Amino acid sequence: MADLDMLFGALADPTRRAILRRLADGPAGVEELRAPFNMSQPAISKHLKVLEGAGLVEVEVDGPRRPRRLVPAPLVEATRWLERTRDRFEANFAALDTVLDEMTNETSTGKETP
Amino acid sequence: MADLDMLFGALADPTRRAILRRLADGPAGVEELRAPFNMSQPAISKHLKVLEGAGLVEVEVDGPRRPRRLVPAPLVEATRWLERTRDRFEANFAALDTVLDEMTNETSTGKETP
DNA sequence: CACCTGAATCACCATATGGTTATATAAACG
DNA sequence: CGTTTATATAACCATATGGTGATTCAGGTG
Repeated sequence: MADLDMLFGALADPTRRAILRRLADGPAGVEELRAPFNMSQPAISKHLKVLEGAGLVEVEVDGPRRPRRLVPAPLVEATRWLERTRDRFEANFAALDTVLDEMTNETSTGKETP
Repeated sequence: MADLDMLFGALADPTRRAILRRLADGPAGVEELRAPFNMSQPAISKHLKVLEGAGLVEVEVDGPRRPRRLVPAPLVEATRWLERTRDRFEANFAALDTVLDEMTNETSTGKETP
């Protein structure tokens, strides 16, 4: 549960989502990730820590650089939660529809309400 | 973009996710939603406001009660963002694999390194 | 060794968030 | 009309969040 807190929390910021989209195209260092934003380097480092906390990003030490790469597994987990919730809703919605249909067509078969 | 901020932000809290799961089974009033939590009524009302702000929940005035019902559309939108990002990653990953394969098998055709 | 460069860490600040209690509002009901 | 029930709203508090500038650290490179 706390996993999902960190996960969705990490995704709730536009800078972090932009960073993830960038990392989807391949690893990148902090300076490269910072380029598109009018933001200080420590701010980017903080965002990266949040993304790492959510398991969405991993560090790879390469000389003085720490390129980050995207880890897709948590994205799948988030998707699964969303789909489980929606499936549950759809199922209950379909069931409600069935009930309403039976109420509307209760005389069609003559079996439901003798 | 701000939509996704509110959306993922709304999902980043366990209480709110539990409320959504409950609402997936059908509409419910505030007192009913409060029941599972050791939390004051205003706290629940606040969470509901956040969910409404994200478009995940709608109110339906019924006498003194304001039952909430789940609105699934934003869940789909969130899912689509996650899948777009992951698809992008997978595509680039596959492309990298192809490059690596070509590097490994560069002598197989005799064309690459004469 | 001296010195860049990339990145981390520290100290700080303003605002947002998640909770509380107390109070107000609105509709049904005896 | 007064009361109960369900909910909203207000005022407040502690902590989290997102940002800043200043400093530190780690590795290449002259």
